[in-house]
Amino acid sequence: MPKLRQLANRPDCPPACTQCELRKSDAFSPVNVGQLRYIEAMRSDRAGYSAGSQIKLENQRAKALFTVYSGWAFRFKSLSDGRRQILNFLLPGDLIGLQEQFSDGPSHGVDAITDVTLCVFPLEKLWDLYRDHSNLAYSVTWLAAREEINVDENLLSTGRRNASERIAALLLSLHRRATHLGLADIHDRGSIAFPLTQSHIADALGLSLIHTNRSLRKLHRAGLHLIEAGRLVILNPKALERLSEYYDQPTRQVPLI
Amino acid sequence: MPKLRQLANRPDCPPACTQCELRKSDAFSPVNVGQLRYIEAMRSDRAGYSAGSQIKLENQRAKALFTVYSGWAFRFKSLSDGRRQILNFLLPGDLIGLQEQFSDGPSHGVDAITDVTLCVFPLEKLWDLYRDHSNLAYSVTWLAAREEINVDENLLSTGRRNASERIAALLLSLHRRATHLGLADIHDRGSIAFPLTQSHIADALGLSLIHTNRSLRKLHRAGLHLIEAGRLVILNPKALERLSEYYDQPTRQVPLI
DNA sequence: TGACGCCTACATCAAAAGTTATAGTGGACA
DNA sequence: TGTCCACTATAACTTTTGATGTAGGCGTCA
Repeated sequence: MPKLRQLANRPDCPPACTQCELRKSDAFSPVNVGQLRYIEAMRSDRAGYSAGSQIKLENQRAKALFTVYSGWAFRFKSLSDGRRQILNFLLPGDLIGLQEQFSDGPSHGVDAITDVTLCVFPLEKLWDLYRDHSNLAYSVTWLAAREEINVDENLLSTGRRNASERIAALLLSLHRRATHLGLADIHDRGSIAFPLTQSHIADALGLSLIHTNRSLRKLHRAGLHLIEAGRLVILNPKALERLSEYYDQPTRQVPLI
Repeated sequence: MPKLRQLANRPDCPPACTQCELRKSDAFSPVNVGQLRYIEAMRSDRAGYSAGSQIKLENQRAKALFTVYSGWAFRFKSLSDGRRQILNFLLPGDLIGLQEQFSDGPSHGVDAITDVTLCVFPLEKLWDLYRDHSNLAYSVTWLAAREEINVDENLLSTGRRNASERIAALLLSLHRRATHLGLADIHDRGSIAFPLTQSHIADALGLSLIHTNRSLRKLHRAGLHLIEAGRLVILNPKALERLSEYYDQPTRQVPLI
């Protein structure tokens, strides 16, 4: 049973939307009371998944939309012989399951990397949201577009960057996203918790595990980054940016549903 | 000057939305009169681009949304040394420029493959559409989600399929899309017009031109497909599907804005 | 009609990435 | 406290893919 029991007792259980810890971060655009109440009413449940568990099977249609409240997860597709491609990583604030609503069949799986807690929104209420709150509908499209931009970037990596460049771009991108969420430790060189294994990195970048290991160590030996005790430190952001041609853009506030 | 002159005289110039040739295809969900009128009012212009011209530069923010009315185009990202990754191909009915509305900067370029005609919608009217016509807003999200599904599939190809598998998946996918639009010639083995060069295929699949050529000929020699006189024939769909693990799903009607 | 450019075809060699095998490390757990 | 297991590290070798060079076909256009 992947779902955590006694979710309500866990410190990272999503509370009422008015108490949402995530929304307190200035990473997200403010919403008015009416919108917040609508979101709260639309949310049917909370769900917890333990690290490594499957949130959605690849061949299964999602029965709901989810917003990641805490933890890291990823979307993936795979081939029958086990080859797996991670499409993008999901961090707090990311929406899960929108594609399914509009596709002709199930298209991807979702796995938890760390323990993950989710806010659950029944699929059938999505249409109501479009009807009743156009500004929230606009936000949903925003989140969809932002996810596609992430996938686009990852496609540029797997298609045209070499192994070191791919890794540099991924590390920068994840570091930027986590920092934007306020997850960076300013007392420790801006380090972020980094729960990915080399296997995740390999599957996200279309590399073999061994080659990922080789290339990671190369960057590490060159002093560009440091992964230690489950945390990532970007030691030489300029060099990583030059190498990958991935440049941090100042990130605006984004919507949170 | 990439834009075609005297667009209104061309046979493929988008007419009034009530006369839209594209909408006559049963590939698209019907809309009611009010919606159609709203779309017509929202459309500010028509635009034509000649084959090979640039519809949107990579470092330029789009000033409008476009719907492809006729022709083929593609979205791409590139690196400074010229490496280019095609993100997805755009066929009639596809929406261009949605990502830009929600991103912090320009993210990708768009080039015309064939002569292309577009319907132009001013960006600032997008918000009005969300406010005034929630069903059309829903359609916009639908189109965004569908595009991401295409990019996801392409990412699986570049990340985890080998050269032959990638090509097989791409050929099947493009053939399916064109056929759904009613562009297949039932009197010629279901062939479709195929304007891509091997260079396009290479850039879409993250392969070199040479290796693309090698792999294409391999599939061709095995009798799986045929590209001749600018047309593509799928000779052995079952074998291509087995090879690529890309399976055609029956495609529902999709929205058209 | 002939020059030009774009596209395709193909051979050779080089580099990047994948495969296999082995071992060390450190946490989880009995 | 030792065993197990997931993760990381490394070497040796193979395969895939890319780079370079060369040539032929074919349509465009002056």
